[in-house]
Amino acid sequence: MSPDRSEILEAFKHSGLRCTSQRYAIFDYLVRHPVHPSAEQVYAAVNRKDPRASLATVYKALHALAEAGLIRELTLDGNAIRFEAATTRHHHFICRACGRVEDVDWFELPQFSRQVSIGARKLEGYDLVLHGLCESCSSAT
Amino acid sequence: MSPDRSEILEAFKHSGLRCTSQRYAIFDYLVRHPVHPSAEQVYAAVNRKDPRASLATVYKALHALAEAGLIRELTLDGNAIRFEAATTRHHHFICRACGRVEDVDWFELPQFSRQVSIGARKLEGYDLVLHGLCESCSSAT
DNA sequence: TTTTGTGCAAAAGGTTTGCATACGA
DNA sequence: TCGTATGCAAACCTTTTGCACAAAA
Repeated sequence: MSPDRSEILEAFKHSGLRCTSQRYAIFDYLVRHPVHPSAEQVYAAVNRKDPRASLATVYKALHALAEAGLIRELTLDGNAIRFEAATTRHHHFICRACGRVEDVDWFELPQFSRQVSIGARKLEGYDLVLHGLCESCSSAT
Repeated sequence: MSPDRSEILEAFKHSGLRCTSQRYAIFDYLVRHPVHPSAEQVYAAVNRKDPRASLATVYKALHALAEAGLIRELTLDGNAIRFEAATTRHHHFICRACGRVEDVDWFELPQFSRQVSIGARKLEGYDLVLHGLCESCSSAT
């Protein structure tokens, strides 16, 4: 499931990204923890062990990784941007009570074959965000 | 198309919202300008004529209107929250080059009848955000 | 008159930036 | 060694908050 060290190094090299210990730690954390953390949460997690990374470095590294396509940025609510390793595609569900983000199995939106629905624009992708109550918040009524 | 003054007043009353001149001006602006403005843009627009509203009031009014269901908040990117009058449902397209937001005709996501795709969660709604290049950015290559 | 909204200014997040230093290739 | 990443601190931008005053019902 999770890539091992050499696979991660390969991914960095393939992206033309210089592999620093901070970037490695940040990417490794995201790969092993699919919890859609904010930058602040990545910062806290990485600093629980070495190598440490300053908050500014975390932001810069996250941008570099996103630009290289190794991770994705998620803007699911008005709060902080969240991040996830760029694994298989999926949709996202966000709980309005606890804020938890969960992955939802991927499915295509069939209407996208009809270009008519998007006119002369050039469509590159889409994000589907589901809202509601997660299982535990739903039963905790 | 756009509601007239008495309809707006009716909407406020129906929502149990006290109708102040600032809130009226803000809502009226959103109804007549479907450009998905940020709070700052609403502030600038409202202050081009009377009655004026401070930025803090704009934020408070926008929240009140959103809570009442008269407007919707859109979190389409990592920048500012955008707002729109709660008219007919539609999806949103955001141009990665110029940031312009456009409405896309509504269509249902058929998979939602299968509860299996969202498990035991309680689904309340969803937002679909399309990414790409708008018509003018697309042709300006 | 009572209740709620407004405006101001200050503060609180989240994120970015500039620059000297440290590190990877 | 050379070029790029890091760390720090300060700045920036968006949004929220507290409180005295003003306006709506």
